Amino acid sequence: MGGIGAMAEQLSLFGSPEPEETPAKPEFAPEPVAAYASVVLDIPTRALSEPFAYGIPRSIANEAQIGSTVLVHFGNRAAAGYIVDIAPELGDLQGINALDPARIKAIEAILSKPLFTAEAARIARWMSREYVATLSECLRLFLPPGGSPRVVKGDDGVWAVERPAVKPIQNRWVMLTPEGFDYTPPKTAVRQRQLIEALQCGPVTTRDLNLLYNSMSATIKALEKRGVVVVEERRAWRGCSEQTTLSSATGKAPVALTNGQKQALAQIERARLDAHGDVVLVDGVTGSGKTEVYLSAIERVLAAGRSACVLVPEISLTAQTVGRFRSRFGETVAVFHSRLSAGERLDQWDMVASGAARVVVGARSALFCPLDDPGLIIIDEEHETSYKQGSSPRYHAREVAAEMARRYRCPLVLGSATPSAEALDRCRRGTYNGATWTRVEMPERPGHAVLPTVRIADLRREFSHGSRSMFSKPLMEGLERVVERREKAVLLHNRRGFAPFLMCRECGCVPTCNHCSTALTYHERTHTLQCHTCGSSWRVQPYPAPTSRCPKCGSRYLAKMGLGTQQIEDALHQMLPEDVAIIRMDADSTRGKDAHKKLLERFDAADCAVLLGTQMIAKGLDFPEVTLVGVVNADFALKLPDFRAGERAYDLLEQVAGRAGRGDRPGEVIIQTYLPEDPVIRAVAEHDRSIFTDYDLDQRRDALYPPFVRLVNILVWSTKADDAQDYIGRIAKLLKRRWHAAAPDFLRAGRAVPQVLGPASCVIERAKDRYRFHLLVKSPVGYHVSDDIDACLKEVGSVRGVSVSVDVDAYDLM
DNA sequence: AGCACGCCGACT
DNA sequence: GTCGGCGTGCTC
Repeated sequence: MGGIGAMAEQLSLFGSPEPEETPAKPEFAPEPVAAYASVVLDIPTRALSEPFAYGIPRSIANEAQIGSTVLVHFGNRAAAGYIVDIAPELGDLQGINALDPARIKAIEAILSKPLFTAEAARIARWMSREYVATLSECLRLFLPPGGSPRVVKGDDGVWAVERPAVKPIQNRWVMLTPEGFDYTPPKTAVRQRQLIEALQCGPVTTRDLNLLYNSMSATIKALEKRGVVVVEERRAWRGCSEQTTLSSATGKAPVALTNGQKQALAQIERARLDAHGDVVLVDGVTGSGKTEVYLSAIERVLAAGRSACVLVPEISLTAQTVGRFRSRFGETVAVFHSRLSAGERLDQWDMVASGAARVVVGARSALFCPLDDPGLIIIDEEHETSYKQGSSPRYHAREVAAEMARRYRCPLVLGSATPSAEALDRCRRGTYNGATWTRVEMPERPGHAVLPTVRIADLRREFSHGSRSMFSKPLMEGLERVVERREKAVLLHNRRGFAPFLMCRECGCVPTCNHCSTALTYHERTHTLQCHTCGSSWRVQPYPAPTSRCPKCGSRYLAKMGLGTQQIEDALHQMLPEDVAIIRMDADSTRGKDAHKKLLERFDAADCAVLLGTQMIAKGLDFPEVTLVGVVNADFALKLPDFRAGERAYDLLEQVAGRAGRGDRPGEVIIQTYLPEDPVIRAVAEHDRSIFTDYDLDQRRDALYPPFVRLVNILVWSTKADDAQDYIGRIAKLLKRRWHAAAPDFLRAGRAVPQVLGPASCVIERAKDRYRFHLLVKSPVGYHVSDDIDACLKEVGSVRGVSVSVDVDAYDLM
């Protein structure tokens, strides 16, 4: 990486430095152009999404490659950009229309080595079209974390290159030379003896040696001089040393695979050999050993010389999960999750880029790390909504992975105990987008483990029998049994979409944020009401404080609704003997570094314990001693205003139920609810998913929701409500007109016409003082609706102060 | 995005 | 008279 020092000077060519007083500016002859490049500017605006053509000066022709970051003149400013295509002639460039060669400027400088491949550039291109996003923001996904060089404007108005702050670090490794093995240190040389012994099993870093033996530097130097040891500088990989004592974090291969596991592996192998980018949905109940299927499949791919990418929801990317992969594949595993520091993230990325890691385990964005020759992509818990990115580019990892699999001609494996309606539908059809979709069932658990019994505690009956406790009789008795037998229990308190709030018992008023129109959350500790959208907060005095007052009717019964996890924890402490460990896991108690891991290790080590937590405890935990799972109230999950609420609730209950009875002892699940007739509850209770999926699919067919259509949410916001409303009105009109005119074509092709619903104000009408409006598009599956929307957005153009976002395959409709 | 060009209101 | 408001158009 040479020439960095010179860069700042080159930049004085840009911006507005002191006026040039030199009368005769030295005119350099323009450098001969060796070739032309398509450059995507690092300026994420719709208007600048398409690449621009630049000349490549002969002097940098070797360094200018696809993926290189470059510095260019753009208008009257400087900009960083990424080369996405190179051609000897201007006319041969991809995505560049006929241009006057005289207008082409030359690339100013190379700012980085190539950071992505030509194939990555094509995938970014595909994403940009599919998700109506700018090319630069799609390309950025592929860049190293911590970023590539950027061009920013300083306070002085001068453009300057900003290099990423994170730097790689080197370790110095000491190792014995071949001759060193024969060296016998003098009798008196204690330190030399120690050093040689320490190096017997392989190289050790100077840092470790100094730590272990208190300043070994002199000895190292002495033996280095004699040729006994050598010291070598090697790139250090931060983020590889996470350790855990969890019993289940080992990845040793099991003695025998179940039939389901064998079938799943056979299908994956078939897809691998067919090399069409086929998809295999591993539909296995919790505890059926999906991870073992992944591990075995990865083994084969590695043996074939290719690499593998495993996506796991952030929430289940625990030390336990990582441990299983690392103990099976050791040093070749790179891991990405949100808890990594900037340095660790960069090093894990570089481990992949350098080829040192050939297996990647990570959350959604790990899909874009620079694996060489991917031979397998795995998405665990395929149905998880966290695979949909909530900000632009609003991609869905499942869809991008399917596209990648097609291009890399490798299998995509989707794993789930509760597959999404989309995945199930595609498997039912057998094919989607030219790839084969196959579902493999894994109904049995390995070993002797059997499905837990599920009991429903009807809270209506409990209430009518006069119970005021948060624990029903069956759950209370269940907990008592656990204590008696010195076993373990898991209690789920789902608060998704639900947080403690205040409500007036007399008029029903719920205090709401006056910037955001969302219900304010009540925080007991600080006695404040907080807005989770904009962060505003107010002090309050709820009932029973004598000054408690409803903002609307003035009643003093402004009281707290809903239980916090703390309250349940308090109740448990009162109810259970003191020697039962009660461990609470929620966003608060897991905030610190490694807090999550430590809590689980405490639970693991305890003799008799209750783990109480939010959804984060529902996923991936594998503790054989857990015999009871309780759901404090299942109804919050069922009652969300979203067509996927049922799917999510079913997943949550099924997942948490799967925590019970993983060992030899049978498990029991107790679900407390006011809605025992709900298909979700019935399906879980009767261990029959189809009770829910049949009902859900009918509902979606009737209301025209995915998988029967593709849903696009177009969101517009502005501080001026009228501007936003006018703007979205124009978009709606254009779309309606367009599809109305093309209706005969759709019908002739045997396709439904895309529908426009709205515009309407959003459920969250106002956020951060912006008024929000949206419209929904229901597009027939298989029709490329993104192009139409993009064309309409181009036609309406941009309006000052009004922002627009397009969410293809939207999950969040609020 | 950021900047230049361009056309109408209240200020040194 | 001009300084400056932000609407429009353009950037390889």
